[in-house]
Amino acid sequence: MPLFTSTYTNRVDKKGRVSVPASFRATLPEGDQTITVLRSLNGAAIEGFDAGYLQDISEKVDNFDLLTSALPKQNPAMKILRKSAPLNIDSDGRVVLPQDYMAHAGITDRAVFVGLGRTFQIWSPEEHDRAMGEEEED
Amino acid sequence: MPLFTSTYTNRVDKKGRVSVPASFRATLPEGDQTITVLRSLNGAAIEGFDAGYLQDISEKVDNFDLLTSALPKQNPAMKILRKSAPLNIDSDGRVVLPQDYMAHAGITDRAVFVGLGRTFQIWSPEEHDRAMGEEEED
DNA sequence: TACAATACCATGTTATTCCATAAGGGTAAC
DNA sequence: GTTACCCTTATGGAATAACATGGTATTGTA
Repeated sequence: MPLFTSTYTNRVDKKGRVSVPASFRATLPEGDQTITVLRSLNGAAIEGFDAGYLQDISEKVDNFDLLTSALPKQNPAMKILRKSAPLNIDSDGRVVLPQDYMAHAGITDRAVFVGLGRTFQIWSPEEHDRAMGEEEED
Repeated sequence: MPLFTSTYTNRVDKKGRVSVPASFRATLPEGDQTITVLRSLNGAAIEGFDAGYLQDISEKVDNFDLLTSALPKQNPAMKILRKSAPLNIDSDGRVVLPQDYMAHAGITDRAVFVGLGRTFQIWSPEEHDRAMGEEEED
């Protein structure tokens, strides 16, 4: 099962702990017990993916340009690399969401995981309803 | 037998379990013991297909664009991915339909499987009669 | 020492697996 | 041509495992 699919809502406790949906864990590469998260560049959401995907993004950065130009070029791939953080999945299948990530997405006690194939998103229920409701009722 | 064809009505128990018609199972790729279901974007039905079909859809999503574009583009492929779920076929040839999928289609204790070639649909008997009755009496 | 972060444990609920049965179709033997 | 048998299919129930979740202990750190 190589794709993140479907939508799940899980609880977030006071410490920011939340279960990664089991089917998402199953799509991670064998032996990869981490997810990488990113405060979305577009809206009140957290983007998520596996380490291999971040590797692909990093290949979009021309490191030679970076070393030789006076200022770091702010291309999108570099932005993603700067703002991404790897999260450990504990033995119970949970991660702890950093405070600033939760604040960015407006998450308090519930998190909505949205599978989008190669990547996924994490929303607060309210922001999720708003974003998805703009086009349709789910 | 490479195509989903014909129409079957099977029972759904309290847990949402239902037998996938044997002829549908036979059209799945060798060794693929899953079907992928989708809350239809058009009406009160569930769409079904094999994993390879969803893979094709996923490749229509450029996830890098998704991370960097100004607004999350809710293109059709993304809608399909987040509303899709892979279902395991157990050793008895059954799947369990998730609650929200059953609710979307108005399914309670019976499910109508309709073969449509590369894909199939799952209806409640009532909705199926209504939808088909609009054009003809079967 | 106090605090925060991490690892460990415990439990109720939900989902999955396993077993049993009945009905139907097809085949082979008579 | 008819009967007996086997195998697949659909279906119900019960045992088992997995999951999500809350809590406690332990580690590291300021």
